[in-house]
Amino acid sequence: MPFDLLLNNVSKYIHLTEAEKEVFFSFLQQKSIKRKAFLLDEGEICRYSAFVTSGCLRGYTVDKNGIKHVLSFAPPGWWIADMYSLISQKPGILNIEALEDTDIILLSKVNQEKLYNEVPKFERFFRILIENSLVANQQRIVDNMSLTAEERYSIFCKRYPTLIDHLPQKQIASYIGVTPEFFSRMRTGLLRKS
Amino acid sequence: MPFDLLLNNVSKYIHLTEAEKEVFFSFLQQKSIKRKAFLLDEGEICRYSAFVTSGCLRGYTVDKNGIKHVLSFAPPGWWIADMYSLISQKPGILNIEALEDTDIILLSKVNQEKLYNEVPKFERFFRILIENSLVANQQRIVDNMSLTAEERYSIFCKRYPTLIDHLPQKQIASYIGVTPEFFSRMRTGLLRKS
DNA sequence: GTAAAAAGATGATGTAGGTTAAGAAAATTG
DNA sequence: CAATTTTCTTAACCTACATCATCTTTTTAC
Repeated sequence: MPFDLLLNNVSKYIHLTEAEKEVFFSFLQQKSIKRKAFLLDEGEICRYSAFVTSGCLRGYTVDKNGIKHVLSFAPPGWWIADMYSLISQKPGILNIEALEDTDIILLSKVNQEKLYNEVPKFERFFRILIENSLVANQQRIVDNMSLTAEERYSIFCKRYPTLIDHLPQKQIASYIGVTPEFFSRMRTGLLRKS
Repeated sequence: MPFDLLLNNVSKYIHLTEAEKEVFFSFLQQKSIKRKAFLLDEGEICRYSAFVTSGCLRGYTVDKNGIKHVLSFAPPGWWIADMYSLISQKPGILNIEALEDTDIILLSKVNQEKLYNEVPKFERFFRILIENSLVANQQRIVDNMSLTAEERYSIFCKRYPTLIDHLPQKQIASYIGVTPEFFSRMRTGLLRKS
């Protein structure tokens, strides 16, 4: 069943009847994205939330010097979207790109609204999802303000163990907020210590 | 009416009947906090969301060197809580302190859950509130990664004009993530330019 | 209204992490 | 599997911002 992983995810927070599951499924669509292809480009209006079932996406912004900053990774079991654009339906700043061939399930903004009306439980589900995301983001702000790059890396390793041996170093460097060069130096420093 | 400002805030996103308003009000309590007093100390479990009606609160964490980092300000019309602790009901890391004598309206976690059940519309209200908060936090992460302190200050001035002439400089410095000394120098630099 | 405390300014010096550049290793592509 | 592209490493030098210390100004509390 292609929606299994997603259904698991949803069932952690709300209980659905068979009928409600059917409604939910009818609002979803599947899609595959090739490595290096984009689900969303900055400047576009984000019309979908995406749930990754295999592969990995990353969301990043480009600053005025052309440097990319990774805001989030989406490995299997994670949602990704440009929340600002999705909510406001204005052009966003996020690029969402496949780091490898990736399968996703899409829920359009329009269908999400319908879902809220037809199965109000989903208000709760997405509220909880966003609450968790907010907590993670607040923690990241605190970490960026109060920890060294080395400490942030160590936290990243603990928090996303599956991503570590999966991602190129420069992606992780970008996520924790340092240059690839510094990240490399930092890592050889860490190895020397242990 | 002491709940006017809050009702305005709620009415932006959902429409309430008189009966629903009554239910809502019955779940709320008012409180005053003296300048320098704490609504929440780190290590405590956060049992309330607070809505500020007058005065100003700040939420901050303390790092291992004893340095305080301001995560958020809550002027009138804003909500504040330790979201991590509120959700998980585990000890949190946030200190919430009154920067001046402040009046707030409290909604307890318990009453919030009751409210969701008795007036499900509030699921939507808080979902939207948290969505907006998430977007602001994501933007802050991006800003911290890609902008200089000066640029972040300039954005802060535009985004929170009422706070600027209201707050001690060191609070703003802490929010944008620099030392008070550097902030002071930066500001005299900016004045010289204009 | 005055003593004490907090906030702000400024100078000298220190450092985490950035920049530039260039070569080596690894991964992709056809 | 060879050519190309991407990633990683290392080194020299640079800069935004931190730290420490001292002084002035403003705010707070009694």
